[in-house]
Amino acid sequence: MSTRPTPPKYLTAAEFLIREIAAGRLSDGERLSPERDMAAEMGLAVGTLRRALADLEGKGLLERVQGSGNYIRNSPDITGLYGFFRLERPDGGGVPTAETLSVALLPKPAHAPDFGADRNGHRIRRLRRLDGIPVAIEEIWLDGARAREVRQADLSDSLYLFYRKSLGFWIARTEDRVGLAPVPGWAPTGFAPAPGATAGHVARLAQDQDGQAVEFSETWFDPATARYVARQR
Amino acid sequence: MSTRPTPPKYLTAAEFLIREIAAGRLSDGERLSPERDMAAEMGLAVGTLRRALADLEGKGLLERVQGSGNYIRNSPDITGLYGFFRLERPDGGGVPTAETLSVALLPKPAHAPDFGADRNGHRIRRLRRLDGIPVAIEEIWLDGARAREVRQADLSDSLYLFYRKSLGFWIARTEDRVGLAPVPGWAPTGFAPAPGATAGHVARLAQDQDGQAVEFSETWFDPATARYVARQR
DNA sequence: AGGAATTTGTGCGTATGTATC
DNA sequence: AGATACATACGCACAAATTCC
Repeated sequence: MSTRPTPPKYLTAAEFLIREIAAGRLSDGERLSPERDMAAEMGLAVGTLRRALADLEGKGLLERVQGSGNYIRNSPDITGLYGFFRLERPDGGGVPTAETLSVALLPKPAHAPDFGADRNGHRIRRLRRLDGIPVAIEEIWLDGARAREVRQADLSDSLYLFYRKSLGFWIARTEDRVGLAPVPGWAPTGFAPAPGATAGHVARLAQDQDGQAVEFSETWFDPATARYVARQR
Repeated sequence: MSTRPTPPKYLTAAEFLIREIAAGRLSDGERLSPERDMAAEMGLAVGTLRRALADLEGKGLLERVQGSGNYIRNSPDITGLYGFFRLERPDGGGVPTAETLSVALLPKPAHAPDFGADRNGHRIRRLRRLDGIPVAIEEIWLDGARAREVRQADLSDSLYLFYRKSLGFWIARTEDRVGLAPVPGWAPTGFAPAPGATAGHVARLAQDQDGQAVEFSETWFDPATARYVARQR
C-alpha cells in the first residue's frame, strides 16, 4: 500500500496563512507578528517560515518591509493583483468603474468552453466606464458550484475582490482571446457601438489558485474610446 | 559621500550564471556541476548558491531535478519564455512562422513612444503566418544603440531568440495595447485586409532584463483569420 | 533486480548586516 | 542612539529522487 508523502512544512505554513487571509481573519494592512515569534508559535525554524512568507509575497498577498514587518496586502488594487488586463482610454489612463446591470442563475451558454462542474452558471452583465464614459459591456459566467447565490448588492467594482472575500477563492491565471465581434442585443442604450455593429471582443477563461477553470467572460469594447492593455511578466 | 551598497552574493551569482547562459558558454540541455561543487568553486555556501539557482529557475532559464542535477533551459520554445502573447487561429492553434520583409536603420518614427538612447532604430518589417496563411504584418523598431547592424540573414522566426543569442539581452516585460487601426500602405500583396481597411492593432513596448525599454512594435492582424491571445500569470 | 553512490530538497540553528521605529 | 525586525549568509543533518554499478 502506498502512502502520500507529507507536504513540506513551508508549503503547509504558506497554505495556512493563505487560508487565514482568505477567511478574513487577517485583513488588509495588518502587520503580522515578528518572524521569530511566528516561527516559535508554529514550531518552525525562522528560515522555514521565511520561505513560506516569500511564497506569499510572490503571490502578492504580503508586503515584506525590512526593519518594519510583514503586512497583509488585501486591498482592491485595480492595477495590482487583479490587473491581469485593463481597459484604457486611447491616450492612456482613465478611472475605471463598473455598473452591474443584471445577475441571474441560468444554464451555461452553448458557445462557452467547458469550465466548472455545474451545468448552470451565474450570469453577470456589467457596463464598464472610464472617467464616467461607457466604453464596454461585459457578460461574465461564474460556475454555479462556486456560489449558492450571487446578489447584485454584494458586487462592487472589483468582481475578483468579491470572489476572494466572499467566495474564498481567487483568480490566479487567465487566458484572453482578443478579436472583433458584433455587439449583442442586450447592450444598454448609452453604449456607443449599436447592437450588431463591430466592436473589440475579449473572451476570457479564468482559473483559480488550484488551476480549476471557474469563470468565462466576454467583453465588447468600443475601439474609439478604449484599448485593451496587457502587461506581462 | 555615499557609497552604493554591495549587492547580495546570491544576486551576483545569479547574474553571473545568466551572463554565462546569454553568452552561450552554457548551452541548452547542459547539466551544471553539482551544487556543492559549484558553491565551493565560487566561494559560497550551498544555501546561497541554491537561492541563485532558484531565481534562475523562476526565470525559466534552468530546470532543477532532484537527485539528478540542474539543467540549462535555453530552447527556442515559442510558447515558453518568449510567449508573451501570440496569434492563434480563431478555432485555436496554428503553426506560427515569420517572413522578414525588410531591415533598415532609420530615424525612429514620431508616433513611437520614447524608448532607448539612440535617435535611430532598426526597422524590421515582417509578414506573419499561421499554418502558412498570412494573418498579420509587423513593424518592429529596435533601439539603434542595441546593435551596430542587423542583417536580415541573422533573423530567424524568433526575434527574441536573436536578441538573446546575438545581442546579449532579453525581453523581460512587455506592455501591449490592443485596438483597431487601418492597415498601412506597405502591406504586401497577399495580406488579407487591404491598405486602409480596418484591422486588429497591437502596439507593444518591450523592456529588457534591466527595465530599459528597447523595442517598440506594431502588429496589424486580420480578425477574420487570427486572434490575439494573452495568457497571464 | 537491487543496492550503493550521487545529487537535489527540506529543515534547523546561528551569526551578522541593515533598515525602520 | 538604542531597540526592533527583516535580510543575508553560513554550515550541517537528514530525506527523497535519480543514476550507476
